[in-house]
Amino acid sequence: MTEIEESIAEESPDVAHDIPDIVIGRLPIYLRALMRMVEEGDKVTTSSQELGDRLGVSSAQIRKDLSLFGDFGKQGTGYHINYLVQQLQRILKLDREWPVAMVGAGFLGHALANYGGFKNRGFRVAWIFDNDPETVGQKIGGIMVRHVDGLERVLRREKVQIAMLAVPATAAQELADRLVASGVRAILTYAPISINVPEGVKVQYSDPVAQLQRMTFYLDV
Amino acid sequence: MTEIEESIAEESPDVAHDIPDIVIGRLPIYLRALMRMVEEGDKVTTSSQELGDRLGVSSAQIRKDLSLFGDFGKQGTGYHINYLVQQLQRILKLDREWPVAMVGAGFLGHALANYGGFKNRGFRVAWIFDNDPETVGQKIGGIMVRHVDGLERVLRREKVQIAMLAVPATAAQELADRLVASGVRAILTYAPISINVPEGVKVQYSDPVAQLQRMTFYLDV
DNA sequence: CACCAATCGTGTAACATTTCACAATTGTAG
DNA sequence: CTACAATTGTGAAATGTTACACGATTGGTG
Ligand SMILES: NC(=O)c1ccc[n+]([C@@H]2O[C@H](COP(=O)([O-])OP(=O)(O)OC[C@H]3O[C@@H](n4cnc5c(N)ncnc54)[C@H](O)[C@@H]3O)[C@@H](O)[C@H]2O)c1
Ligand SMILES: NC(=O)c1ccc[n+]([C@@H]2O[C@H](COP(=O)([O-])OP(=O)(O)OC[C@H]3O[C@@H](n4cnc5c(N)ncnc54)[C@H](O)[C@@H]3O)[C@@H](O)[C@H]2O)c1
Repeated sequence: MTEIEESIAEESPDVAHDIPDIVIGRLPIYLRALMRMVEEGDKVTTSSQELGDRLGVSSAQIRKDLSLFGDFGKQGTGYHINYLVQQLQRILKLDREWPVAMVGAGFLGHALANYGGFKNRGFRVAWIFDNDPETVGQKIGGIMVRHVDGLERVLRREKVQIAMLAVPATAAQELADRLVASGVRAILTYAPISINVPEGVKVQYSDPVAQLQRMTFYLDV
Repeated sequence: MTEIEESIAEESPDVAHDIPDIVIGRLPIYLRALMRMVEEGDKVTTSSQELGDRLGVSSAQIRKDLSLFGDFGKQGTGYHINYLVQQLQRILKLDREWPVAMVGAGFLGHALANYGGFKNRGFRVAWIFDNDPETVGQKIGGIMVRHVDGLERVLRREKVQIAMLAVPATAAQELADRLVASGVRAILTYAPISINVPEGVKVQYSDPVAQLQRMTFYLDV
């Protein structure tokens, strides 16, 4: 009975946090497709079947995933698109705008800082840091590039929780450490190297070469 | 007995293709870490334990993954780094240089075309296509941007199997169709939209926003 | 040359995820 | 008001993945 108590013990106010991470990873994909449906504007509801066909996943998977968070659909009708978008945004905590810090203002940093795709999807690049004297002081996408020396001070003051890392591989671990020490809890890194972070900090990787390498296995000759 | 014959029927000359895709996805990560060890140059061998510690995966997982392809290690000693790099490159068909076509020469296309990280990891951006008259004819990273009208002709002639797609979401599906029709079998796309391709064509997605959205779930407040 | 620490490869058990399949519900058309 | 087609949510079965744990082998040390 002690065991039962323990297993009940830790859960968030909203929904239990024993949701498989693999499910969480699919929700943004569902959300992306649903928002596109909203844009298309040609219908009010959709079904797990229709959504699954678009995304290449089974309708059962979509229903099961969503059912972990609540009963969002209606038998015979399906899901109300706007309502489901809202619910997914709430679940993923996207019903607000997260300020993001960008470290590294090279080629990639420039492209990302100018990228219009963050808006309306829950994020805003709010600070950019670099250590190159030539780059510091410039404006990119309307944001002044600050010297990386001030990183800790700014991030701690502003309580920044999310950062993107676009520095050379050699600098990535050190900067990840500094980000974590400054309170960052989620890092999206583009450096082609695995970084180590303490428990409780999330890391996502974006390495186009690794992604290509994952596909060549299946090619002939 | 017919069933047994059938199950034996399809396998590649080298290694059976019933390797889980999730394993294939980890091999580039192993390879990346091993190549870094080569660069560091401070040792000749490594162990599944050491590699696992670096990457945050269990040593057993690494051993099991590798054992699907052969016996590459030696008890008591571990794995010879250079040899394992070679074997992974062979398995992933990276013991050659794959020419890659890039479609879309905007902000992101520029960053990617100038990116030095493809070299030595098995790829070379060899063609760039765009439909903007201002952009066509320019050189990016030493490569002339061609008009997208010539895409089919060039890709078919050169037997290009891999492409990167960096065009607006609205154009992505149409261009994916054209790539597939031109013989491309592997697509890395940056457009924030799911694309549909026929059986046998691999797609990898890179959507930084989706990656960030996958992490906010775990943040507080 | 005997011992030992290090380490692999792997069968099996444990755990995780997906698929199946169906009762229940809904809205619509006759 | 009834019949029916569409569709959900979900328990159970099937499938897939990871972790455990150990025999076997290696190279080094005394
Ligand atoms: N360019 C691409 O298309 C691309 C694609 C995928 C991954 N990447 C990776 O992303 C990272 C950045 O790529 P890039 O092409 O923008 O490189 P880049 O050299 O153009 O930019 C790197 C930037 O980081 C800055 N920097 C270096 N050390 C720093 C430090 N200690 N503190 C703060 N800033 C520092 C540099 O001043 C520079 O502005 C690299 O790891 C690269 O491998 C790049
Ligand atoms: N910029 C970023 O950091 C970033 C990051 C992630 C994803 N993305 C995505 O990558 C894609 C490209 O982003 P971008 O910032 O480079 O946009 P961009 O507008 O700068 O570039 C798009 C390019 O595609 C070309 N194009 C448009 N239609 C075309 C067609 N039919 N045929 C050939 N070329 C065509 C345009 O001429 C332009 O050069 C977008 O889908 C964007 O959402 C961009």
